Formats: sequence, C-alpha cells, structure tokens
Amino acid sequence: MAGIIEMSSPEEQLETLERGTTKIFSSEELLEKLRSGKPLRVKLGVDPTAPDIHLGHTVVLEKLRQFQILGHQAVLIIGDFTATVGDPTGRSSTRPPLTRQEVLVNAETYTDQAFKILDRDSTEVVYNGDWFRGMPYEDVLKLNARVTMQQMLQREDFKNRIDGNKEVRLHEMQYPVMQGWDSVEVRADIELGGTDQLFNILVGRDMQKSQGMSPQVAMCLPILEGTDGARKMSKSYDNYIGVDEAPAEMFGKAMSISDELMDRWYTLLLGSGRDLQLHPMEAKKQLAARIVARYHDEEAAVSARADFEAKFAKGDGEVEWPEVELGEERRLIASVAIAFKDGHEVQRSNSEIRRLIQQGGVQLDGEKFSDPSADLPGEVAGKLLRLDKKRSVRLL
RNA sequence: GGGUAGGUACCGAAGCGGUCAAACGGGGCAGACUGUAAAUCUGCUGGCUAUGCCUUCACAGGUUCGAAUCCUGUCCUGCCCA
Repeated sequence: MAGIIEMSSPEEQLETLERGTTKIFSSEELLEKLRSGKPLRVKLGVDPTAPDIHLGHTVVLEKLRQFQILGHQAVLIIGDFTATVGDPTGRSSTRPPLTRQEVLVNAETYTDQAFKILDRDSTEVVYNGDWFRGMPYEDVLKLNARVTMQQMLQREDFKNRIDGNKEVRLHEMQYPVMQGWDSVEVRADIELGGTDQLFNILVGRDMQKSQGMSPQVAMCLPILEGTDGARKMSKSYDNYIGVDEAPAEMFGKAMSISDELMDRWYTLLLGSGRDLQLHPMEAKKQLAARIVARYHDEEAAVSARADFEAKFAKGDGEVEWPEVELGEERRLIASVAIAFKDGHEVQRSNSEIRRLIQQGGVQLDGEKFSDPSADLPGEVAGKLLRLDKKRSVRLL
C-alpha cells in the first residue's frame, strides 16, 4: 500500500475513527490512547469457521484498515483454537466443532481474502492456539474465575436458548473467556468487532485489568444484514456476497436486495446515503457497481453492469451466457441437467428439473415448455436455453 | 442416579396400526405482475429408468397381512428431584 498518510492530530483521528461505529467504550479512553502518540495495537479476532469473507466482515475490516492508514498496528488473531470451540454469539444452537486441519485450511483462504482490504505487510497475524494449546488447567480456572455465571446467563443468545429449552454446552461459555485472554496476549489497545461482540470484548478488558494492563477500548460496528434483508449476513444463511465472488455474481446479488436494505448497505458499505433523486433501481445499480469496483476494479464494474442490463432488459439481449454442448442429447430433462451442470456448476435432481419445466421456468428462445417428457428440436445450435430466473445457457 | 416428557422432511409442528412421501405454518423455488425491489395472487417443495417403483418419521431388532404409529433394546435431549 502506498505511503501511510501523515499522522493527524488525536482529535482528528478520533473523529475519523468514530465514524460508522455504533458503540465505543469509551471515546475518552480512545482519545487518551491516541494522545500517547504511539501506534496503537488494534485487535480483530476472526474464527476461521467459514473461510470466505463476505461483505458483512468487510465493515469491520475496513475500520481496521482505517487504523492502519492512520499509522496504527493491526493485529489479526486467527482463532484456530477458539474455532474448535465455536463462538456462541447469536447462535441458536451449538456450533459443530471443526477439526484442526479444517481450521488451518480455512485460515489461509481467510487471510488471503482479508488482505484485499488490509495491508498485508503491516498486519500482524497470530494464532491463538499458540497460547491456548499448552495452557495448564490451573490457569484456565483462574481465567474462569474472572467471569460470573450471571453475566453469562444474561447474554441474549444463551438466555434465548435456555428459555427455549435448547441446550447450552458448558464449553460454549469458555468462548468469551478465551477471546478475552487473547487481548492480554496481544496487548491490545483496542478491539474491534460487531455490536454483538460487545460482551466478549468487555471480558477482554476485564482480563487485561486482572493482569495489570490498561484495558482495551471496545469498538463496535454495525452488523450488516444479508441479501434476505432480515438476518445478518452469513454464509450459513446463504444470504451473503463474498469478496471473492465474480463481478457478475456480486452485481446480480446486490441487485436482488430490497430497497429498504439498499439504504442500510449504502450507509454501512459506502458510508454515505443514497441519492434520493435517482430511481431506486438506478441507485441500486450504482451501489452494486461500487461494490464490484471495490473488490475487483472499475472496469469489471462497468462490464458487470452492462452485462446485467443486457440480461434483464425487456428483450433477450446479447449476453455472455455460458456455452453448453449437448451432443446427441435432446431429451428435455437430461438436457437441462447438462446445462445446469456444465454451464453453471449446479446439481439439480431430475425431479427439480421436472418441476421447473412444468412451472414454465425452462424456455428455449423464449418458448416455454410445459411437458417434461418433451424433446428439444433437433437443431439447437445458437439457441438460448433459459433454465430459471437467473440462469440461461447458449447451446452449441 | 430417580421421575417424567420427548426425538417426524430445510426449520417449527401435526399425525399415534392401513386412505402417509406424511396436515399446517415459516423458509425456499417457479409462474403472473415488476425495477432480478416491495406488496399481492397462483403452483411446487424426498428420489427414480414415473399413471408405477424405491428410500425416509433418532438407531437396531421384533409383533402384524400391513408400523411414523404397538413391543424390546440402544443412543440423544428437555423438565423436575437428588
């Protein structure tokens, strides 16, 4: 990354840093730390449970990047050990534990993607297994003594589960304790996280105090809703846009969000409101384009937009759909299965395809089929086979 | 450890000997409408070499012409008690 900009005054920094946060505990402490003039150690812990970084993660990562630009030290903790426990935050059930192998593989993809946002060279990456794996039980007990059962039981997520007669495993309660200890190990001045991380981050403060350290500042950022507009963006809800996704995918997914959600995304992802003069669709296209440009480039954004418009403009449009060779196959179901698989790498059972056909999702050059046992015409070269709302293929 | 209530499809939840691939709701998908938005209406929502066949109702056995439904054992969970 190009030269770090000149360190601005503590007050200016504070103003920049506070932007877009939901909660800082506390601004006064942060200002004080900034005034020390030393580069601050800013901690962000990540659990490599799902390896792919999506837009939801970027809200926090961008903030960390901001610290880097201001000349502070980013410390990225890979929770290789904690991942085997699983963060219960916001969960309605126990997380399945990961094997160490899975975790390490995930960690690698994770950091690769994280460095699309962070400056690789000035980021300190540490694994918390390094200090937890060999920790004596005696020490574990000492850490546990710092947190009360009541505090744990007051947490929304645990409370809901308990009230709902769902199990809560004892080990899940270890998670905040461990996360807190991480702060001690890395001597964090600030810890970043989503608003749902507040509790965990506050435990970190406590742990640090217990070690005679000055407690870290807790900085919380808003949680980004996923494409469904309801739940937080998460891979397990399949409502995410990954930073690694192809431009066309990103653009398309962004276009499918609701208008209401668009406003959220504007503020959380772009840090500005949308232009209300614009037609909502145009505003959404601009949002989508800017997202693509951020994780690919300007050119990709322009072509993703053009591609999208061609695909979904009233007419058919000359779009680059994947090309598929059917060979001798002309049976409809089988052909569609091939188109899904070769063209879009999607597996569809024959029954699913049968339904799509019966409901009019499958079309050849705009002609609907309704009989699943039909055949395609002998000559299909160059024709467009539509598979469902979002997918088509060009036949060869 | 004792008592008790349970484990049903993606989720929640009915069913309690045949008419059950399993009501209903949510979610998802498709069609109409549209801006791949929202709202609304309609249909679909285990698989297959498909008017039939196969595999599913925690797991393993058993009773029965026939079981998700009855019996036995195993595993798991909630609640109450210790």
